[in-house]
Amino acid sequence: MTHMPVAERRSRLLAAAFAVIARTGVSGATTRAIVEEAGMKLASFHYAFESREELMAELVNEVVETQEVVLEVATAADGSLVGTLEQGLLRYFDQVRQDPRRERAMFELTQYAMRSPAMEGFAARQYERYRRLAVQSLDEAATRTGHRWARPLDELAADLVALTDGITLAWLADGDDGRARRTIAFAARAIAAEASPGPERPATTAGTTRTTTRTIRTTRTIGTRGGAA
Amino acid sequence: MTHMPVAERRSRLLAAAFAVIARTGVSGATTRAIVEEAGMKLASFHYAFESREELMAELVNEVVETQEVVLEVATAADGSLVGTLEQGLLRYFDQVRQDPRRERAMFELTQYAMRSPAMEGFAARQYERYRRLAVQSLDEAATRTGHRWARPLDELAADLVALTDGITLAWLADGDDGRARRTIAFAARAIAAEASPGPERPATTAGTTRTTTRTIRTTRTIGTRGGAA
DNA sequence: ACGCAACTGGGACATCTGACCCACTTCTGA
DNA sequence: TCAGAAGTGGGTCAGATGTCCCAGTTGCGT
Repeated sequence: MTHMPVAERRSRLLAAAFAVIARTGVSGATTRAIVEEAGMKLASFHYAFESREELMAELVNEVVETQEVVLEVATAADGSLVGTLEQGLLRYFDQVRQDPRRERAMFELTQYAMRSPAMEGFAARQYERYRRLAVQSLDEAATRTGHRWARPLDELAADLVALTDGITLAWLADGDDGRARRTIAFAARAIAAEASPGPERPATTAGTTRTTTRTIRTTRTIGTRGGAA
Repeated sequence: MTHMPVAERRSRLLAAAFAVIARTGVSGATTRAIVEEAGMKLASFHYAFESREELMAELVNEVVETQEVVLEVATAADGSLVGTLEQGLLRYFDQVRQDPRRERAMFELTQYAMRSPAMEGFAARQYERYRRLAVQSLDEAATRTGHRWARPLDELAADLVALTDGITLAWLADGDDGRARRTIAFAARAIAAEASPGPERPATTAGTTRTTTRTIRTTRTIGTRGGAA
């Protein structure tokens, strides 16, 4: 392996580790498997990281902060809130379908962190981030379609996260697309029911189906190596 | 260790394995850790099981079939459907709170099975079982409160399972009781919204708050050793 | 009581894994 | 240019882990 600054080496190892985890699970992410994935020698691992645990901690942090969670909100054709929410959820679902192993890896990392005393709080932060993203999407969806959330957005965000988690988990288990889509429709209905037609209709040209894509973070250092199944 | 028929030994080892997994995760469930938990010697392990993998497969099957999932349906004080559903969910949540490690172990086992080619289909069966239980609860709740589900019960069951999964996962991550309860209230509302006041009012003495407890399966061979946290 | 089959105990072995070491090579700054 | 720092490679080590073996012991049917 050619020369390379430590920082670069570290991030390559992190990416490799994520790829290995996606493929074989956390337990399969041995130092040897990771360096092989990265095309390095074992010694380089311990040159870049103090220990495997240090890498795992770093990975877990990286993942929390930089893992791209695309939450796209696109106004539905009919401009309804339900439709808008459903569209958004369907897009999220497409992402999951496109690369299930990434999702699995995320779940595993979360569980791994929950067990490691050193990474206590990681899981909580992870969910907080999910909620923050959900808040933004919900906010946008309501504004876009001229609605008003009847409950604190923070609470609704938690509800939405619970739904997406449940949908994802079930789909990972049985791979039933139809069922997932039906549950998504239900989820959209359920969330939309928590809004009331509000006074804050935005200045939008009626009839125009505007499609704004919101990507919260574009950094994508992790997980780009593991292609779709 | 005293003499003991193989069958007994096997089930003790399975219980021990579940306890270890609950405490330290699947990766910590080494043959040595398991036999220590069971108070046996290592050789007894391979006398009872061909290999660790055989035990894991057996465990996974046992768990699918016998793990007690208590789904209690109690008519709410006000006899409303929402209240009834919320009560049921709160009871489920209490169970999770009482022994979070069991829930974590279940999630881990599911993920483990999803990765093992030999146990393919286990996860799907697991979710099918969850759905079956949900169907029964929903059916009962509707009958009890004189409602009618507006969609196929099977679909609603999937929605309910997704919600409980999401709620459980989030709570395991952040341990926020209040949030969990708020999401439960939302879940109850969302599910109840899928019913319409139906014609099949049961013959119940009005005003009497009957509390029927339905336990689907009482066998509880697994997981009894790991006490609450 | 007694013989045989069921069962147990302790140790052994090959492999895997995280960590480490040290001689060697490559780069960089004076 | 050239010394020292940064980085690399291959081998090694101790501990953990799954599996196996075999001499001993226990219990049951006769």
